[in-house]
Amino acid sequence: MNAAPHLLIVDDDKELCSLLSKFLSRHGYRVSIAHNGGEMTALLDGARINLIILDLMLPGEDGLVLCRRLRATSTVPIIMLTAMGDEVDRIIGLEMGADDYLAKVANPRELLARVRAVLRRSGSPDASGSDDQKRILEFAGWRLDVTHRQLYSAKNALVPLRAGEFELLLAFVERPQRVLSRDQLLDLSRGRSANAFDRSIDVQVSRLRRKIEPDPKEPTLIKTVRSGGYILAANVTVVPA
Amino acid sequence: MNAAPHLLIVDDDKELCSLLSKFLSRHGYRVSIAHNGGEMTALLDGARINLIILDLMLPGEDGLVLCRRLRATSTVPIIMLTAMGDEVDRIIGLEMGADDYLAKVANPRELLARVRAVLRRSGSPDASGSDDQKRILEFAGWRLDVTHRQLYSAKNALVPLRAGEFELLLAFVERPQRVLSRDQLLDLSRGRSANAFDRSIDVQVSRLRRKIEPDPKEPTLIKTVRSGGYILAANVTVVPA
DNA sequence: GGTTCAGGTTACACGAGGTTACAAAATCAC
DNA sequence: GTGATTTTGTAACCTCGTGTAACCTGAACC
Repeated sequence: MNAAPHLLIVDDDKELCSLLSKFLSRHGYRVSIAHNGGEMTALLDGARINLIILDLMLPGEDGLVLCRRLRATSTVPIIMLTAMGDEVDRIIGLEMGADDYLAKVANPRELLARVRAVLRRSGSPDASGSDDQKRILEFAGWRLDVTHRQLYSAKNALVPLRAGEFELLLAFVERPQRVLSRDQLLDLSRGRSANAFDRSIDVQVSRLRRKIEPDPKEPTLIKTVRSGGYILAANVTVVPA
Repeated sequence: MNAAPHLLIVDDDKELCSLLSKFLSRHGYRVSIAHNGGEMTALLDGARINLIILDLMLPGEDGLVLCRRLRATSTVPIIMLTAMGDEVDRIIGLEMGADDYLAKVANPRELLARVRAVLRRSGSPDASGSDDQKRILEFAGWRLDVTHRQLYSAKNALVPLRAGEFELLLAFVERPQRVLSRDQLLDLSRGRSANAFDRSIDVQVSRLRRKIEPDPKEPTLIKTVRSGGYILAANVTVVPA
């Protein structure tokens, strides 16, 4: 059972990479290294990365560009590294979607603290690692098999879900009893942000309700919070396979 | 509508508080101020706070202590302020559960960026989720199932509540036997503040009374406090699931 | 007793959300 | 690749929850 979070360091300074890698490994993390945007993309493609430590200054593509591109398709937490004191970049970095920001010369212990902090608050409570093998989430009699992306009713019947419906339901089930805005749901299920007058989440919720609500006219699971978003009104329990 | 996030600044330096408050208000946030731990607790109790900006150095109880105590019961995002360069405290602060950390002398624009970043990441504006355990609240024979957002009468009949009615009732039930001003109720149930001559809470109370009062003409549960607000005149007990 | 002011209640309008149909995009078969 | 099929987003229409305004009631104060 490999539950250690998987970090990805993106920096062209090989010495720094190896230093950080050793330090973080020693504290129980799995660490991969990329020296440029291409390597980063390849690694992200092939592994489930829990957090990215991204250098602002990179040969070829800039870290800011990479950060924005990442945010377009993913919600992986990002900590940015940069030369000390560059305040403008710092602000831009945070606004571009980085989760934290750190001066490069900082104490590695501080990096460790930030990694822990960001992982802890990065969505799912399982900050200690994402064993998304053998994960089945149960709520209101329904069972959502995350590994096989399948939904079973209380009577054990397989209810076919579209990819989009599955992602949306997963977003709810991983954050039960929390009001989720359309924007958040869009980000969580599609990895994109809403344009003005975006109603796609409403339509998807409607489609999902038709499949899982006993009476779609009177929703009991996915409730509407007017001018707020939606909320999953159910307890979710994790069933190890 | 006014759904601006509600920030709470905790700092004993009154001048700094007023400065930050003005700055943040100008950028569209609602801001409350506490000068010590006691005031902080009181404000958290009476309003729905979306983010706390917490000074590390406070008279009486230390910011770190407050931070840890907060984290024990709540997931409100916290940004810590402290004197520059105190690296050890910084690490401790992050490990104690703060979401970000900022030197006090920093540019207000940077604080703004961090506030935005943390709010965006912090998920729902429903930061009031302090209670993970008390999922069913009982009062005067009524049972309010917080998880499923449903209300049951003494005879176990399901009484349908609108989203707004549920939020309002929840605000009362979580603060029984306390006078709550219209402004507080608006903040707690809608997350917004009142404009002049706002009567929407009165109307909502009227609607709620019609559903839960034996005789809406002679309210016994939600009583009016003239020129004060309303008060839930009932004992509330927590029923563990 | 009259005046004033706070709160209760009702009617109504507005806008958020539900839903359907269809177009665009993605996927699949060949 | 092309065309068929499935899936998802957009636009339109309708429904209904909620806030506003208006009017009414009753308490407080003179």
